[in-house]
Amino acid sequence: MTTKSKPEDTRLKILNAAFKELHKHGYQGMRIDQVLKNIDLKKGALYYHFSSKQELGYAVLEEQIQKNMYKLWIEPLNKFTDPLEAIHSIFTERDQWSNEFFNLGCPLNNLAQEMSPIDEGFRQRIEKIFQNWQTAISDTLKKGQEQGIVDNSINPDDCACFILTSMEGALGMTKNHQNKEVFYSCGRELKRYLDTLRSTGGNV
Amino acid sequence: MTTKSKPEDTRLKILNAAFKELHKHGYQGMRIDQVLKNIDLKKGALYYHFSSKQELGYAVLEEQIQKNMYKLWIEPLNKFTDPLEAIHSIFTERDQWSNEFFNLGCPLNNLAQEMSPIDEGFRQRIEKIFQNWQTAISDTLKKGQEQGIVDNSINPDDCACFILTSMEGALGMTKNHQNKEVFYSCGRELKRYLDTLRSTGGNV
DNA sequence: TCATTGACAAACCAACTAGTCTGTTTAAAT
DNA sequence: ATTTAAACAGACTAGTTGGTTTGTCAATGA
Repeated sequence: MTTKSKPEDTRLKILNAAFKELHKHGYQGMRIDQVLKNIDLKKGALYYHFSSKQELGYAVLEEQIQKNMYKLWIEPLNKFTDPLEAIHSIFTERDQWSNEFFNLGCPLNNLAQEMSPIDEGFRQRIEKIFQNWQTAISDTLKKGQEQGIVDNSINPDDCACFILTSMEGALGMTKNHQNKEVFYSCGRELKRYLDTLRSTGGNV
Repeated sequence: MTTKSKPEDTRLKILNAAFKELHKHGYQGMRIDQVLKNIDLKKGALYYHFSSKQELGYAVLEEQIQKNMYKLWIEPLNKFTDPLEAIHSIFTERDQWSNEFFNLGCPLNNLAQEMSPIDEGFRQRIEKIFQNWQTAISDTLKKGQEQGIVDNSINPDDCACFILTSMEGALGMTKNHQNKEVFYSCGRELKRYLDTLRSTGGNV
């Protein structure tokens, strides 16, 4: 009766539904049955596309979360001429973010905190994504150094690591307090830090 | 045959064992059976002292994690005359920390990230502890303002929030990378931020 | 000395959970 | 038109999970 959809559609539907459940309940708390219930599919469909819950989890991480990451955190870095302003804009231009991001936290970091100690496969995949992110920030800072905007004495990698962890920490606290203002407050204080990276005098 | 231990001993044994499992696997991943197996007790013992897994979780939070918090994060703040040095010492004097803290992360933040969106009881209890911590840092900064060490123009509450989130973020990234150096690196960068809080000229 | 009770052990249970197995339907190929 | 295989549905299962019930034994008080 109902026409069958293309396999790629079904696979994507499952990934999207799994992402939502995983975002809210974590990987261990995510229930296969609940995911399927939300999109009105049965076990047969899921286990035709994925061999196990773990493989589904890895797929959500690599095909949903990672993609999301690039769009929300990395691409915006190139929209500004001033690299420090670009980094700070992450905190100021977040009106288009969904409330779920504040209430449920960063999907990548959630998974990192939950799975890093108990699943090496998750941990390594997440570590790579974090490192890509850190590199993107670091490159932005290096570009700033070449432009004479960022001080040459600072270590871009260390700074990028700190900026990244501060953002994740801020999102985590926002989730616990269920209050966006926590995030914006942290953004204002991060600005103070970013200003210390600014080149003071003449550049080499 | 075997002499019965005092009730308080048993209760504490359960709390300690539950804390360990919760620290590694999270609340949802913590298995009652495994906790009891580790200390060679049976269901009857646990459900005599606690009415449910949730109540056990709340007890671990309030009697183990909270206590740990004060000892590791709040008490050290009073051991220094310079408040900014006191805050930074959290990062520098961590040799006595167990490796579990780096590998498994901050128990309080772990629980916050996992349970905040799905259990209001956990969320509120955790929020209070975080607020106490933030207040302790804020008070340290205020004391620094009175001493003329910390600039009067800064907002102690905002700064405390940022410091707290940065620490938690740093610990989270350390856990994912399984490398202490990440934490120390973030500590060095936080120092740059802390220096911006230092009073520049004469104090009022 | 004996009844009572605190502090558990042992066995049990219903609900759940990831995963499997066997169809069945639809679209494409021949 | 018939075969074939992709793309599922539906029913089932073994193992797990938090929680319960009943029994037991030592300490305690009368």
